[in-house]
Amino acid sequence: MTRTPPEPDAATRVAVSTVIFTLRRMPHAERAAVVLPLVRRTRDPFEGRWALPGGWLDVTEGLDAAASRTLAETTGLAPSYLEQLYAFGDVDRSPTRVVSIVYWALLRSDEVDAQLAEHAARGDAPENVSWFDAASLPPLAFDHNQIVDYALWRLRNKVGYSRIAHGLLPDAFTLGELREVNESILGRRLDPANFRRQAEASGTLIPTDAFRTGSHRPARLYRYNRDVELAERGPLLPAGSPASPSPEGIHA
Amino acid sequence: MTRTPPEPDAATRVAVSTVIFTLRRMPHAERAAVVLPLVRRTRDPFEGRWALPGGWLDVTEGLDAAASRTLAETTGLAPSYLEQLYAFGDVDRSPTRVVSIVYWALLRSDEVDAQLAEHAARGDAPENVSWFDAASLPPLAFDHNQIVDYALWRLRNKVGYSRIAHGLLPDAFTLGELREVNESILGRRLDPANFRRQAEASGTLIPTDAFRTGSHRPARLYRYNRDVELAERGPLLPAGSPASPSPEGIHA
DNA sequence: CCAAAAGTGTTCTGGCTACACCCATGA
DNA sequence: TCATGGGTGTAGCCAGAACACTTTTGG
Repeated sequence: MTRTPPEPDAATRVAVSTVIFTLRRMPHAERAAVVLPLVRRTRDPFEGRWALPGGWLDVTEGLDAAASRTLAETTGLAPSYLEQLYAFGDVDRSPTRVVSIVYWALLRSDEVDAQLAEHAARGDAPENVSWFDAASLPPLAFDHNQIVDYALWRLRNKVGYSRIAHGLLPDAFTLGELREVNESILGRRLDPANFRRQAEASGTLIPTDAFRTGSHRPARLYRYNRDVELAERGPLLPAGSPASPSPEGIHA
Repeated sequence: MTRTPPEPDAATRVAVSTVIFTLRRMPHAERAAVVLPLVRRTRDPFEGRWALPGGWLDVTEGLDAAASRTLAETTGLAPSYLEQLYAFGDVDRSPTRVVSIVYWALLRSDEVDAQLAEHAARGDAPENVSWFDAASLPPLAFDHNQIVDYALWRLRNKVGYSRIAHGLLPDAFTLGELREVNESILGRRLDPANFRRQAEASGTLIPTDAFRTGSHRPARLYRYNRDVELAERGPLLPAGSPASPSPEGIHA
């Protein structure tokens, strides 16, 4: 820290953006698609192009809070899982100098409709927002295509060693539903028998006494054990610290 | 992006800091210790305390470049591996609002002495810098203790699935030396026989015709295969893209 | 010759895969 | 009854752990 602080007019601004994924069941499609909301830009750099939801960092809020706030302001959505992805700060990634702290998030499929319906009922439905299949995006503003690709890579990675998939499911779910989420993210079929054993052995699932009926043989409903995932988190945060969440994501 | 840009005087400043590890052989110690350089603060917030090397982000440089530059300016060191760690931006982590983009880095043990000797010869030896055992740090400035803990966690994690250890070794090394690096980072003994097979099977090592003699039976020297690690990287970066390095670290 | 690290071989085990098979339900 | 997904059993394979053993040097 030997340098003097930058001049006030040496404008490096800090933005916060969020790549928020959910699953959408497409009719006639084998698997659900990973989709994300984008916002159409109405201003000069890249006007008319689609961009990640986000906004400027406020001086009075932390980074996590900024991600949640800007996401809500632009899309009306509140994520069920939120984790910092990466800080992008190349000089030429924007006409003006902008450092973007990017988050990635998950939203339970049932919550998407619920939250949007609530906004529609209140008359403050978000504008200029549209949902896109993550696998086939148009050219986005700034470096947002690369950012989405990186977020997708992280999501697929994390599915392998973490029980992140529950961020896309309602509280109670069947093992078949959980498997379908994993299949959608990974893009390939998983053996139902082996998936079941793995999931049960992970210790993160609590079987309930309820069953999902309607189709064929009723399937037992499971709940997610919120205590277990602490082990997956990074360092410290002594199990009850009220301080800022450690780097590794927060659950809503 | 519905909000207006922040006022120029709404001073959220962007700093860049680096946790740079190397190994130090302690006499009479079983394993080498993980050590890192810290800088004694000479200014108001936390004056006199030790802090991570870093500085303010310049408007004309990218984040990676800023990490390298501020690290060189404060400690005179140039890392052999550099990767972004996390962006810290809690409102109360500093008296004034500072968002810190933190990097973590590795430096080959042989390079440490070489680089410091070069600075000493030129008479621009860094001041107020001291090396600390990462396992027993004093209370540092700001939230730097937590940051170091998180960096250590990432380092230990990455050793498991990546061949990151070569960032702490000279170009040519024996499997015994490579194993000792892993043992120092993980803090436990590894079976020499199994470690050898794993390392050989990884495909990342190129055996040379040279041997390290002097102690007992001569040990074959290996070289690191720089082509392989690309697979470990994140997304895209089509194998020859000159653009900014993808999130996942750069090798010097 | 001895100590010690380099390097090889072998066994055991746990986890994962593949796949056969039974169970319970709606239609 | 049949089709379908839920759920169980099991054999094969492979990676890692443990450890016995041989090899090659310096002293």
